[in-house]
Amino acid sequence: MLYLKKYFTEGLIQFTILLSLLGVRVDLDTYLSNQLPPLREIILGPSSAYTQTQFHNLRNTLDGYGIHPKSVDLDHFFTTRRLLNQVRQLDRLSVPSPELNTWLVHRDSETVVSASSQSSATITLDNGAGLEDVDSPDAAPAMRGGSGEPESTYNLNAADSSLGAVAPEGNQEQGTRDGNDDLTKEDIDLIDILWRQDIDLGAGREVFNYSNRQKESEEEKPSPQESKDRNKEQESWRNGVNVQGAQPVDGETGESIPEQLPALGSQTSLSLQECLRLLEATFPFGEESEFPAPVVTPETAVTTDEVPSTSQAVPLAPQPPPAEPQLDLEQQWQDIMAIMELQAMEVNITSPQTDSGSVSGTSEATDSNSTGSFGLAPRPTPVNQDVSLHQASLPSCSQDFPQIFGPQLDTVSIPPRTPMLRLASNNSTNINATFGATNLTGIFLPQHINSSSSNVTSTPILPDPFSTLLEESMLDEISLLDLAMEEGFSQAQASQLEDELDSDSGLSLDSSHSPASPSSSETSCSSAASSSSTSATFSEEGAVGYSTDSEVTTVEPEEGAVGGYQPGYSKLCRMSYQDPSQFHSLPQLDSISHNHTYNLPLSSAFDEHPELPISSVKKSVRDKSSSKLQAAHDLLDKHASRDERRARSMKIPFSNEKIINLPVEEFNELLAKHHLSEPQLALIRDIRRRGKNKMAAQNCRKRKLDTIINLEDGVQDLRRNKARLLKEKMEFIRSIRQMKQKMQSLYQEVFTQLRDEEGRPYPPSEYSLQYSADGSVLIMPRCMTAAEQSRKPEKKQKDKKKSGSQIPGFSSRFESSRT
DNA sequence: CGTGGCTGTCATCGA
DNA sequence: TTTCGATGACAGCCA
Repeated sequence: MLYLKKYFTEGLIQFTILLSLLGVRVDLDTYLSNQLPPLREIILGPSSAYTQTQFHNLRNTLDGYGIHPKSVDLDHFFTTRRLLNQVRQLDRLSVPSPELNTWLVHRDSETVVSASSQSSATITLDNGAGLEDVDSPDAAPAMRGGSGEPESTYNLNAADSSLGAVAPEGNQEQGTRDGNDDLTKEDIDLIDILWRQDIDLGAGREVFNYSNRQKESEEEKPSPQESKDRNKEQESWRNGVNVQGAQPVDGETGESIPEQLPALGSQTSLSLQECLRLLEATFPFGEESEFPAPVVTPETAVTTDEVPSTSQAVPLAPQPPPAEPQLDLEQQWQDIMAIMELQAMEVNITSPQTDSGSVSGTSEATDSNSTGSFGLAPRPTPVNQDVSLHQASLPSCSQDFPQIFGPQLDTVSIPPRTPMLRLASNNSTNINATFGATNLTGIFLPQHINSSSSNVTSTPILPDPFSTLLEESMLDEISLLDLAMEEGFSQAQASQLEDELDSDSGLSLDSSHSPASPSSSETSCSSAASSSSTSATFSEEGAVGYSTDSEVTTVEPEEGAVGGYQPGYSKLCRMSYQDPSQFHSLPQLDSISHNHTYNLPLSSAFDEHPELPISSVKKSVRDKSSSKLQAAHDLLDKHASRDERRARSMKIPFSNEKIINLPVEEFNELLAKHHLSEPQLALIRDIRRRGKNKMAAQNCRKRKLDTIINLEDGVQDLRRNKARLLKEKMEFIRSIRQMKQKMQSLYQEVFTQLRDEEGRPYPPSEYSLQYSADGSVLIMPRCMTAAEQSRKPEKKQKDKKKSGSQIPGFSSRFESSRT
């Protein structure tokens, strides 16, 4: 058994890695391409794509209604197909759990209302996520019908998105199960229409392959109009068939949920071998983990739900006493909270600041206390849309989502500051949500419980078959994974969050930046601007400074200086590259905000030598400020630099500019030419030294400023990068969570459909699916699992801790069941 | 009148 | 050794 466990664990790790890889790709898309597509995919995309594909598949398989919608064969067929699709979908990143959808459907009456109302925020998430797909707005109304707000979409979308992969399957499921009863001709017609639309769009049959389809949908987005229409149709279809639950009450599918369980139980659809095969196919790595049965969740939700949904209550066959589930949920929730504590700590820290985040967090806590199921719900967040959590969670989801996604979008388009903050909040919320979901036993445990309840149909209190594995493999590994991820997160993200928070507070670099950054940027800009203005003035000054005298001397020097001067000028230009005129000509440079005023003194030199290319530009500048210059000159005369005055007093025959800017050789020649006294020579040397040093000082200061600005920019870039990476991380986590959910559901489903020789279902409490070393799947009695567990006391304890002794967590539950 | 920013200047270091 | 640039430190000016 240990070996088996190890095997599973490794498999899980591989699976996780695979998911991560997949997720990475998606993120890249998101960020590289508009950022929207990926998110959209995650949230809405998959579902739509799946749905279509499903339709096509359905149609193809049905081949013109070859099978009667209500025929048992059809049901079986759909089930099988669905499972296969699910297995196939495993490769895909976005794999929302389909079953969840079904459950959601049930909640319609209750959940829908709350969801729609609450979900408005949630919807925002979708849209906010920047996933403002054409779908979302349409979908929302279509789905909810009630809340016209695009935001409201989330519930459905969330379900879809989260269940994205599921959606199609879910549809199928419904088609198969409910479809038997509910798949009316209308639906089929609708499907047909959709299918034709696809064809019209140029999609071949092959396109209808799920994978192909999905890709296509992702890559080539149909014209908004078409997509909208299609989406609408799909949505409507979903509402009718799949999501009936979403809609308050779908006349057709109203009962879908309840039916499901019975259907599963009744149908012997898949033989044990088939199931095993499916499982194997699904998890080739052989890793197996327990998958709490998410499907059952609705019941718990129902029990917890304040408003009893008739549809819910009715449909579920053997429901465990409501009280128990609640307790379990509460405990589980608490446990989850405890487990997540570390993770949450990091994230939560930030959450408080975030509006919704804080709210959600608090609400969660309170919720958990007051209502177990509700407590769970909040955590689940977007992905968790899982059934059980749904109703309760919807509100929370709505809250969380908006923040998460809306902000992200904002970040994209919004200026760094606000966006950043938002991101932080988002991230925090996301993290919470994500981790909550991920770590969350919330996902597993609740579902598990729910599943148990639902499974109860066959077996009252279900210790999950894989509870052991779940606990150890899934839970552990997942949690570990999450923890690991969070570690990264904790460091990077936490720091980010802190930073962001700080930024909010204005303490962080950014803060310095934000408060100061504007200033810095402004300074830069101003410097640039000022440089221009300054340049004008400065040039005057510069000219004045060194040429005021030169006004007199200027003319003289010009003649002699020209020859040697140019090189000097060019040299200076090269070195200082501070010609303001150039900057004027290059507006983009302004943005760079380099202060090039420092060398302005050179400008005076240029004035002397119009032939220089720059001189022309200068001239223009000068013309503009000619009057100014004139005044400036006057002032300059008055305020002529000390050196100039000294030079004048000493009757130095050439301008200070020459003295300063001439190359050494020419300068020496110049000195040689004129027979100057020692004091004059000394003064000239001092003037040259000071002048050079002055320019050097200017350059130095300019460099300092540039360096500071660059550093600030770098910090900003890094921050943006960090935010992006965090966002990506969140996406990955979400994807992983979805995959987990899917795995759970698959496991649950397979197990549910297993029958012994006598056609009786295997009670999950007594049996669990185990993977053997050779890759085969076995149904193991619980006791064996327990024995195996006993071998790993440490893990067990750990699990216990996580799940909570009281909570009907896997381990605890199993133990109880065993005992 | 105090303060902060800008500028010029000096001293120094290193190439 | 000289030259030159860079830079820290200081002081003056100005808004």
